[in-house]
Amino acid sequence: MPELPEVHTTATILNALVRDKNIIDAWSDYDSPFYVGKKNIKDPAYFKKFRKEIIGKKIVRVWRRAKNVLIDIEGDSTILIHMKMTGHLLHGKFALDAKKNQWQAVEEGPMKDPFNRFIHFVISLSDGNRIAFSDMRKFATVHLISDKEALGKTFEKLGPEPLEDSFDWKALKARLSRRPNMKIKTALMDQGLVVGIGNIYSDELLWMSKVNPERRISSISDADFRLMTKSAKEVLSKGIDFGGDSMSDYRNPHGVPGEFQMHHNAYRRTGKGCNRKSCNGVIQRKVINGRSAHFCDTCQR
DNA sequence: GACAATGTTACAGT
DNA sequence: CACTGTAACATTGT
Repeated sequence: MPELPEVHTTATILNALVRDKNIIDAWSDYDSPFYVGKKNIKDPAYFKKFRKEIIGKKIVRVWRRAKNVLIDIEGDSTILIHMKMTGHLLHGKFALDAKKNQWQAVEEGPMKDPFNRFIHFVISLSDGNRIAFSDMRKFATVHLISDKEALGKTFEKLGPEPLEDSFDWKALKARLSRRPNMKIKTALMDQGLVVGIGNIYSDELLWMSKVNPERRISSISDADFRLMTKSAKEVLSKGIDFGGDSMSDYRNPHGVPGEFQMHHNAYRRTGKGCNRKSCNGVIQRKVINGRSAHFCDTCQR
């Protein structure tokens, strides 16, 4: 679920559904999906502690920072969820099939979508609804952060939020200039420089700005920084307006796909004509720093 | 079977 | 130490 608009959509919808509800139980089929700091060091006891800590607490609010969903609960604790590539949070009525040890949506409709069936973590609420976390690839992480200081520490290395009013082209230039030799696409996706932008929205904002993804930061003009800042805000806002991008498995908390994938100009349009009027270019795909970049071979310089 | 997949990070190399 | 690039994580869909 991935980038800012999808995480934002999830947090906004979920907040309205679960705010002030009480947590009565928690379940997971992993030995531990809960990473404890370092990669590959998983603590099998962590979920037991986690479960004990959150049961009986009220949800204060659900919000977003960078690509994280945060569930604030009573007593200064926060459940921090990072969806990585394929995680998404669902809300509704689910029942556990004890034989298969698998959760299934109770009601017919969008929740029966195949992409909603990889449920590995469930929070049960006092109103009979549950928050169900579906993660096809099992990359996602969940932590319980005990206080605001610890939460601050978790976020200290993150860059600024691109949709904040204070984020202007000078802020973008100042942040990205810390990595003068990086390719622009790679830098835009670096959460330490600016948050929320991933592979889809970086392709789209670069197309809108007519900037080639392989340009080095040090070669980029002020005019291009202005364009990229405006494009980032526009593209991310449009992503939110369309309820996120569901080209792959993203679904909102109701189990319903977003529609931004119907408005791509670059991402996964390989071989198709450039959508820009008066441009006869063709969208190319090229692997840049391990990620596939899509861009017009004619108007993106 | 081969390949690609919205993200992050440990590690290797310069 | 600072910066940059690559591999790996686990699994599924095409």
